Amino acid sequence: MDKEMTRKCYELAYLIFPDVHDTVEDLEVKYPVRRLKEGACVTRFAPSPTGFLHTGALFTSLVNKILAHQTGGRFFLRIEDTDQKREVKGSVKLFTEELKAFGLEPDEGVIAEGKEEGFYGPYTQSKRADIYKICAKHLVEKGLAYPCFCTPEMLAATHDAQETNKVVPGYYGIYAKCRNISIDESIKRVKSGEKFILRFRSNGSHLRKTSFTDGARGKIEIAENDQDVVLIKADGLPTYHFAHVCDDHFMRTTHVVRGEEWIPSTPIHIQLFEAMGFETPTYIHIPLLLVKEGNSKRKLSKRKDKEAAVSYFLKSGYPTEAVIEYLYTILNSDYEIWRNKNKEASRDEFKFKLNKMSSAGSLLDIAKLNDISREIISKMSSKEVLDNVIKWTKDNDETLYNIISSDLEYSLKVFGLERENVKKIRKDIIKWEDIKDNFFYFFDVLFKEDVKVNGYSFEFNENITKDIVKKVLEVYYNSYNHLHTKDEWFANMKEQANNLGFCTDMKLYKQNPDQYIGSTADFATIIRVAITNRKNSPDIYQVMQLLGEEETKMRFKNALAKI
RNA sequence: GGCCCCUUGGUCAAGCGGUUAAGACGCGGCCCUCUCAAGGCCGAAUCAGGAGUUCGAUUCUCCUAGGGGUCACCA
Repeated sequence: MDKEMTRKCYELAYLIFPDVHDTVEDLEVKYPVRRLKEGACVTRFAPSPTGFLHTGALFTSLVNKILAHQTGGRFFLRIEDTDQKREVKGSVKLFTEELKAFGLEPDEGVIAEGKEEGFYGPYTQSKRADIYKICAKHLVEKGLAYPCFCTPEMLAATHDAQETNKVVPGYYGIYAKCRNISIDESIKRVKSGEKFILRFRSNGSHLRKTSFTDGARGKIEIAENDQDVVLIKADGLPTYHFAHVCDDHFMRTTHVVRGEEWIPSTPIHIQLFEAMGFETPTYIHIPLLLVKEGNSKRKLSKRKDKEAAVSYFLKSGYPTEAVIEYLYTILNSDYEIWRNKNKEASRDEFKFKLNKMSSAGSLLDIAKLNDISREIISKMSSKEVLDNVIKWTKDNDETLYNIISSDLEYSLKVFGLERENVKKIRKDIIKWEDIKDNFFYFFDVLFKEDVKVNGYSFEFNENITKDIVKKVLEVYYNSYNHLHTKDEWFANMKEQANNLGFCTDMKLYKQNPDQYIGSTADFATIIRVAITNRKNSPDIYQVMQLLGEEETKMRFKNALAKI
């Protein structure tokens, strides 16, 4: 650019931004490079406040946080609210609370609704208009940005024409009408008050290739950007592309971890960084979380998949620990191997490696999550289970909460069943949502309700008729002694079973099932149904001991009355 | 459609020029057992296809196919 041209660019920049006096250099001083140890990564999670936290976003946050923390860096949260039309109130509160629930709270940035921490703020884009203006002005001065007077209608018409003519759509080259307006005319039109937006003057060509080294995938070669993308919209706020460049530079982000859907726009970002004279951060594009649909996979969809929202896992009562553990298994391909060798170790001891990150999208495998969750809950103490149940029911099932919290001592015993000091710990709770179905019969109110709604499930094979059921219950009830030890109890049950013609030797029974009414197992099941109204339950002796003599006997009586 | 990314069992995946191609979830069977949940043992199941390079390709290269993503004054 010659001197005259430079002067005119400055004039245009001044016209567009008459109130902007600070310069990019001032910002460099205000937001200095962070003093961190060599190799420390500064990362961020930058969601748009559109109402709910996506499970994929949780995954992204996880990678960001691990990367920062394993290198002694910083992880911050920035809210990208430059699209005011899409903004949903309450999002920030939800995001920060949900991130916290999963242990992914940021070190810096937006830490709660209306609350920010850190020296590189504001961390909410709508509050950073001044910064974007300074940067935009800088580009206008250098002739790298220009006002575009095209209306949305004109752009749409161009777009349609391009599609019918089968040329690459967009605002570039000869289609970029305002790019070629002389600077004198631009100045004149701006002066006259004509409406405009600000566009980038790209020097790229889609015929040329550019490349960048992705932190996880290695070299990615892609056509240069030749689109004169919008920098500042009609509402005065920047587009994502421009905000990303300004923010991540002045927040001193070193590593941008984002979903792979961003790969195609990376050339724009690189060009913008270069135009601004900023150092480009390292980009790390992580795989998408997919879901199976028919025979193919697709991106988790907010509308179709309940698992797409992080809140689903919280509402179902998955321990957040389990969700994170699951995410680790798809995050780093050798995590499971490490975990199997280090069963008790903290996840923080696992050495996360970018190059061990899978590049292919992963199917969200609920069965696997369930298994992990079940395992984690099985390792909890009775007290931990009770605390979790109390916490979850309080938020999600008030009736259950009231029942369980009315006698905490008893509830503690209920959740401690086959849990502590036993050889084999029960593994039948996957998520807190399950506890009502699994434990209802320990609570009289719930048990009665179940019987009332569903009736007793005294249906067996044709050998075991209603009369036999009745007989079994009568005989057993008369012989029942609550003071029996487990062995005595079992001996008695076998004796009663034998007296009524049930086979007490499973091997014998299996050889000739027709010679008996049933087996001890069948006998026990009848008792089990009377006590729990379920054909399956934990050790029935322990259940009866927990219920107490009075309640146990009452249940036999009630069952007998209802057959 | 252009461009980009991806491709080992149903799923997550180990592998990084020579392996009987790990492991986990899920599934099936057997054992244990008062039922279930577990637990133990066993089993079925994978290198998308085709060319090359090589003595030898799951591994390297290219092509094809399939899947996904992206092409806004949305992020």
